[in-house]
Amino acid sequence: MRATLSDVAAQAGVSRQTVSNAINTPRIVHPATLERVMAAVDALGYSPNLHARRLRTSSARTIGVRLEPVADGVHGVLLDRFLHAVTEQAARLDRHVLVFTADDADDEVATIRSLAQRSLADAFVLTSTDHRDRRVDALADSGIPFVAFGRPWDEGAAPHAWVDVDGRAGTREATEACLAIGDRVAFLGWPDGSGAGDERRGGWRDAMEAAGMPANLDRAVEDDPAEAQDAVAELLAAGATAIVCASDTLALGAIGALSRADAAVPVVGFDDTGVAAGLGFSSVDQSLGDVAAAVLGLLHGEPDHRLVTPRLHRRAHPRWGLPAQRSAAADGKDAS
Amino acid sequence: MRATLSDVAAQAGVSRQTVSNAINTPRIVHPATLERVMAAVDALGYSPNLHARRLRTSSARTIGVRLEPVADGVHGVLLDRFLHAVTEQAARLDRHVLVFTADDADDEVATIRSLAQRSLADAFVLTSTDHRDRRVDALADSGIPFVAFGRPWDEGAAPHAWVDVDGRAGTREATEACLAIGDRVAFLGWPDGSGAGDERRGGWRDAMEAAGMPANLDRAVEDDPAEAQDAVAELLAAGATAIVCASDTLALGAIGALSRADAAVPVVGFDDTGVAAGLGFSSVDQSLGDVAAAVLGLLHGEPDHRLVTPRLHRRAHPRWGLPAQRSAAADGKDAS
DNA sequence: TACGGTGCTTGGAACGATCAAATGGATCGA
DNA sequence: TCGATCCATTTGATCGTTCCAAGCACCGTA
Repeated sequence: MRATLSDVAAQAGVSRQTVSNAINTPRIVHPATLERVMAAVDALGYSPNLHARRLRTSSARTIGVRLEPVADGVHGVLLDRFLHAVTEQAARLDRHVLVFTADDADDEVATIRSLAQRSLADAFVLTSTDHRDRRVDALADSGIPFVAFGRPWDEGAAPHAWVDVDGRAGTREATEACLAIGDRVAFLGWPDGSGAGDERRGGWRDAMEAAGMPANLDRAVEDDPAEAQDAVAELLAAGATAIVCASDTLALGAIGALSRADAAVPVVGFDDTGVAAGLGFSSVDQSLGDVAAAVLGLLHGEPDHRLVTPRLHRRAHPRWGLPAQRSAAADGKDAS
Repeated sequence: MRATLSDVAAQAGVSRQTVSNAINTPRIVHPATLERVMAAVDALGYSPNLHARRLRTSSARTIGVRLEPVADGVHGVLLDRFLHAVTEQAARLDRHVLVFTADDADDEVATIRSLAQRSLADAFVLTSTDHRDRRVDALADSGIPFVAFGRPWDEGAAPHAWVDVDGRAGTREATEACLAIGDRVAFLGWPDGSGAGDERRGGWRDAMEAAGMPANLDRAVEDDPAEAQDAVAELLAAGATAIVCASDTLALGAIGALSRADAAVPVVGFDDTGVAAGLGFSSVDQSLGDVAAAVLGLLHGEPDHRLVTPRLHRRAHPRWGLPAQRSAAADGKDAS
């Protein structure tokens, strides 16, 4: 049987409560006693019974995260990595992670309410927040602690904690890296209206203007490799010598267009998924570890926010013949 | 405040224990009383305090699942989908899912032991089991309930519950579908020695031999699109008119080779990941929902096993010009 | 000497459920 | 009529922790 507080207390010759204090509020117990108690804890291999603690305190020190239905693979991988990072950070803070599924936003809110009320989880992470996200208001009203991964795209939203990746900075770095070696950098993104997409386009535009280059090679398509392929063919015809994309999915299509045209043009994706690793093109890495750490940091404080700067993962692949890419990698950080 | 057992008992005019029985062992309470109790439960919106229950019973009705580090994206997506399916099935059985990370197999075993001993989770799912998997023996020795996703590839392993996908049946179906329309079906797989890879190659060989075709167009490369591309170029040169692959990653490379060669040859992948959806090639779907259901079914029974038959997800994509693919889709299920 | 304060420790109660044993009736055969 | 058996329900104890109010030394000050 596992040792209990009383066992440790007996071993150390003190009361239960003193052991409890030694563990939870060490500063209020006498140093000598503390040492004796800790010795007993080690000797018995004691670790507190979390169920008992949770019953008493009605808090679970557990974070609830919804597993989204994996629609397209690329997005899925991203959230998977995020979940991994959150779980790792949570363990570091002696917290657990409970996952759940939900059919839609309303169902998610209902499930979160249920989990929170039964204190199976006492804080939540919202992913894929979008324009006028009703989950945000619902949870804020209920007073349930949460952090959104994704900035509030409209001003009307209730003030809340959020963390987001600075997509603008990401594409800016990617564009600057291309500018440092090539000249005519094109952007392949999504149609206007998606907050994240507009930000990413903005980063490219910023970098082009800062370099005094015309930001005129620009196409917008749905997040689909086939559409991307056509668009890139046009961009190449228009004289593009480097392609910065809003996602790895688009980059995948771009690579396809290049291989058809036998062109050696650097392509940079976004998200740094397995596709980028597999095909060996550079991609902007969202540094989800940093995001997760920021999320955990905000979970139990005031409504606040963090903007995490992504990093360009420069990659040279011998096969796909992207000399520009290779030299960028060799250059190190002199781009910018 | 939330209603407790005593509240319900008072409302229904019975004792705590009777309410407890009504909820946990309804058959031993008098029908009339049961009805009265349930009415009270509804009226008060009662739901049991799980922490109290867990403290008393020291069981959590929770399944522990390790989040693997996402090395390559394709594999990652697969486990993500599996986790989603497990969580969904678990909810159906009124169970929760706790996730955790671990650095390696030993760390995983240690973490599982810790979670099990503190009864934070009382059953576990092992993923990516491989040859001579030490986790299996360690957990079997400790008497910790678990189900492996992946069959035991060696005979020496301790008897345990497992579920696996019948990869052989999957590539067999894929090959038969290609045979029904093309003639010379090639296989692109992994080097000998990986159990799953050998099975998948076996399915192709089975189908070829059953059709009286020579099974001689066969290449083995690492799971890398670039290598796959070269191999497929050779296969095409050798007269292949259809390519069945052991993974979507390989299929991705195959598609690349086709687009270079401008060949309209059906390619079939394995895992049905986002890449397959994005590029529009057919792929064998592991039906992870079925796998998850099987896993949950085995979690609390005797050591047993299930082999889930995957299904070919036939897909016709207008862009990639794969007429064979398209007609296969139209044929429906006449490809045996 | 008495008194209030501070630092550390203590025992009892409570969190909300289940377990184990006891109770009170009804039914039935001897 | 009595005891045995069964059914439905109740009572008291318990799981292992934290909360709470009180206890006890010891100190400096009046």
